[in-house]
Amino acid sequence: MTPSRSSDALRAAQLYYLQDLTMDAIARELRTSRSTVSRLLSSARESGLVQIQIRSPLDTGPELASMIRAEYKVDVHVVPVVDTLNEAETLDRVAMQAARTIGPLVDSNAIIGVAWGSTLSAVSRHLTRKITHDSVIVQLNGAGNMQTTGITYASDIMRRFGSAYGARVEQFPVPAFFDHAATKKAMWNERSVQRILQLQARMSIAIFGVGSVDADYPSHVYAGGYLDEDDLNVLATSDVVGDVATVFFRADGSADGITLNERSTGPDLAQLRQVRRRICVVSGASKINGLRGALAAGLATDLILDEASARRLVSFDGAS
Amino acid sequence: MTPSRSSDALRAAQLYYLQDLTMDAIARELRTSRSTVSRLLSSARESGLVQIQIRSPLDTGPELASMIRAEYKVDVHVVPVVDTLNEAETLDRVAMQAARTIGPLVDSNAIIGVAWGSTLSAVSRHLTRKITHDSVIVQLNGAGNMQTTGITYASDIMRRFGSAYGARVEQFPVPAFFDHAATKKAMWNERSVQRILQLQARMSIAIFGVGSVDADYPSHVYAGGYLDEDDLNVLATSDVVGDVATVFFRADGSADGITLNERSTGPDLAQLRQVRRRICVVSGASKINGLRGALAAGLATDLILDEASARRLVSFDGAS
DNA sequence: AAGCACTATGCACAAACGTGCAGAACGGAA
DNA sequence: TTCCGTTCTGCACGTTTGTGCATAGTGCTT
Repeated sequence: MTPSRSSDALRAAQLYYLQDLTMDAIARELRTSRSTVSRLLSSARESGLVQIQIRSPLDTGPELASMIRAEYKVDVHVVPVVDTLNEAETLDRVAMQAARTIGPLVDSNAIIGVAWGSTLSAVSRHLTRKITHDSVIVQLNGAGNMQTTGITYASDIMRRFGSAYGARVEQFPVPAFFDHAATKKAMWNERSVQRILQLQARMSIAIFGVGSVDADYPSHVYAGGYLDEDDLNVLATSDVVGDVATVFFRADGSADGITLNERSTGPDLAQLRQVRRRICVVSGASKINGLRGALAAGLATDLILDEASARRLVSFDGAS
Repeated sequence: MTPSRSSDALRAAQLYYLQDLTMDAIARELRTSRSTVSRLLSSARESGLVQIQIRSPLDTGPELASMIRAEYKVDVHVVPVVDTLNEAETLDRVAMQAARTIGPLVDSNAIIGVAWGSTLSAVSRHLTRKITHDSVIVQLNGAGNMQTTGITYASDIMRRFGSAYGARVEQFPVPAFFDHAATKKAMWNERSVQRILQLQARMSIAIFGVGSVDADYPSHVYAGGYLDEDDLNVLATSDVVGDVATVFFRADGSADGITLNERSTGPDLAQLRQVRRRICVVSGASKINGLRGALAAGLATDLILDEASARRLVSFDGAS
């Protein structure tokens, strides 16, 4: 983009959003055509020059949101969706709103931890650009599995975050689960791994979805070849309800004694809770049990979820 | 506004600004007409539910802005205006942009000091609503003069600020200048005055214009019957260049020994400099000398001014 | 219950806006 | 310089949005 083009965009944005001129008037002022102004403005929006955000009145909001807020002590954003939408469309809507809600929270010098999965993938596709300096995107958990290194899928997500915020991307090149806890211990002492772990320890924002063991169609983790028969059996017969970044927990939010976690590569729950801003994105009512566990564990400070899930979350018999 | 209407507005705003639906689609979703949605959205914007802000890239911005930023160490917002506009139209544009720039800075529990004058009056007319709690608007300096109590003019400004931000308004019912410094001393010990002074001491934001002694058509202070012949003569023969909230200063920003200030009711410069955020709004190139003085005195952390003034500010021979 | 004042709604029209397309302008490479 | 590929621009069209006006709804008074 030529030097004067972006300054034209700034000028147009000021005139349009701050002074309420029409594009026509702006065109005359910039000696160009109205269509160019239209394009300048959309580039100003896309590049994050113009930030539009919605501050829902925290107290007086729709009851659904305030009930969740009161019960779970999280900052909740209920995404309105019509019930005629299917799962995929809902996810898309939730992801779009999540992406735009996250935008304003990202700042310079941020260290942003990002998990991976279908939810995060959808979110990453809708991020709006925002110029920041010296920000880092760090992968929360490994993505390799028995069939593939899982690199492309997870790294696409990371890359999109990185380019939206002009941030350095730090991948975590380990499998999602080690076969042996001992290998993990060993690797965790490697300096290359240590670098990532130390970044994770300094995260200012973490963004993740949840997996739910009993989801109608299960998440990547449960179906993607990351776990073998035995592991899945253990999960099924234990009282694990879900996971965040491949770290498992029970309905009450506890995780002690879940052996699988000793082989998992995500940050343990205590560490995750250290992060100042922890954004959980959920779409699809079938994740409700996993979500309940995550909330019980206090994993999220911000929750973005679709309306249907929000409704089930507050209904007491939602545990079906 | 009925309870469900504002929640409809929130919903519409989310669908429109965060999910990119058309108003038509939103209308179907809310089972209402498209025109109602249009109106819901504009009420959402007006009520501050939707916040649009422009983050000008601090480093790479147009040189004009960055030169001022570098030279005077203030956060500067140059308001683009066509040069065919007259003073009044320019003021209006600057005021509109100032009002919208200030909006996002106002927060709950803020104590906002507001001066008065034609600039502030214009700004007050363009404020966008924003819901805050327990904010206070406090008047920076008295407004009475020899002819009138000056109450209505200044208090209209205050009232508009108050209602835009849902804030309590604290007027300062004293003349702009006392006739005798001794009277001021006495009044300053009154408890009613003390209350205001203590609020001022705790200000988190101050908003003011500048007066310039040599302005083409002089500000309220110099023309409105606030000062008598003698005072004006003293000003003319001294090296005073301008004032902020009826407190005068010289080109180098100094104010010591200016006797008029002992009778003036505005906060002294040292006190003003204590305020975290000090927003100076300037429209009209003839205020340039006053502005230079104010900047030399370090009175502003944020400067909003029109393009022509910005240009004169950086040109070395602007002192004409 | 009727009357009244005020607000909200939908319609219809005009204004404002986004975008595919064809041509112009630009920036190398030969 | 000419050529070619790429990007930018303005036009024209269809879509989307704002708004005056007549009507319907709502709440308060008598």
